[in-house]
Amino acid sequence: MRMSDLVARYINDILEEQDGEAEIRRNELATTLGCVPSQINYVITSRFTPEQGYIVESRRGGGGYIRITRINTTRDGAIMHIVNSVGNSLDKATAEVMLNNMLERDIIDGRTAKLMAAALGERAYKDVPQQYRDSIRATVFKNMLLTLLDG
Amino acid sequence: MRMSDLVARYINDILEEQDGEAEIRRNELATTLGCVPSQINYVITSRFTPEQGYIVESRRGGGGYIRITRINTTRDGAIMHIVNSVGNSLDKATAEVMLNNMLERDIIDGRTAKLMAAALGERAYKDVPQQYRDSIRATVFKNMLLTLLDG
DNA sequence: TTGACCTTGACTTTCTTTGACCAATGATGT
DNA sequence: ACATCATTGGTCAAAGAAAGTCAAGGTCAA
Repeated sequence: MRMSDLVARYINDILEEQDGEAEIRRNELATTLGCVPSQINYVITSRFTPEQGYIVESRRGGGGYIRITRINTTRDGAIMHIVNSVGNSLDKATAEVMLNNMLERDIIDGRTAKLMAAALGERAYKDVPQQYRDSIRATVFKNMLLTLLDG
Repeated sequence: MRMSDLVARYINDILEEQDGEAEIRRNELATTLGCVPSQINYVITSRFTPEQGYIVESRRGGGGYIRITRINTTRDGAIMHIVNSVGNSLDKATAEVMLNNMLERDIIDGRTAKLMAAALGERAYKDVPQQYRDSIRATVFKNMLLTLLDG
């Protein structure tokens, strides 16, 4: 196992435990894991970059720290916004517009869009009386959206 | 026996043992089999191509590796088999067993399983009379499964 | 004999590890 | 306030550890 993987895993564990925020002390962590301090910087600059969805802040001197924050909030926030915008009823056309919009905004990928469309399409409800369809659709849609959080 | 055949056989043995996934270290394998490292690349590019149903990933540097994964050609077949095994009615418990089974067999990933479960769970149909639920579930399930083909 | 396939090794690229030196911050004594 | 020092973290370049590429030459069967 690579040293860099160990460090990354350690940080990820903290992020997981602490709800997306990890504060470490560089020298202490280096000692704990048995590596040189600059290894920590290497791991951070190679695996916890803004492109990968992290914000890193730090401070030197006594009581110094490195804080790594995961920023998936945009996606999750967008999803929650959509969930809340769906009421008790959702027709197929609206559902498709929403899926396309999410695809456009990179909230979901093409495969997921197709899968969701299949669960919402008119054909899926052919044996159900009309009056129930839009209501089921709304519920199914919201339930599926919720599984996309945190991913 | 040609060197390239030895290498290919070695990789195939691992693929067989490890359920379609072989991770090797190029230099190590070259030493073990007594050939130059680039021989491994030759064998991989000539016999483990995407056209022949393999995915190859690798990483350089310390702790590097080459991972060869056999594409599950029977996946589509397995999915169709499941589609055909679902009748006009599907209860939640059975649906969950099937999802777990597919997850186990790597036909779907965890994220997809969750998404599908959300579209099939009891909660999704709370506003629908009991008599329709298992029927909708069966249809939705089958429609979703069909979107998984080819990918 | 020739064309397709195989073997080899020199050179390149990518990723990781390490350590020497630098910079910022807080604490302390004057 | 100010200078000084201890305590952190930051930077960078060199060395190390893999894997990738490519071209030149070898082998072998049709």
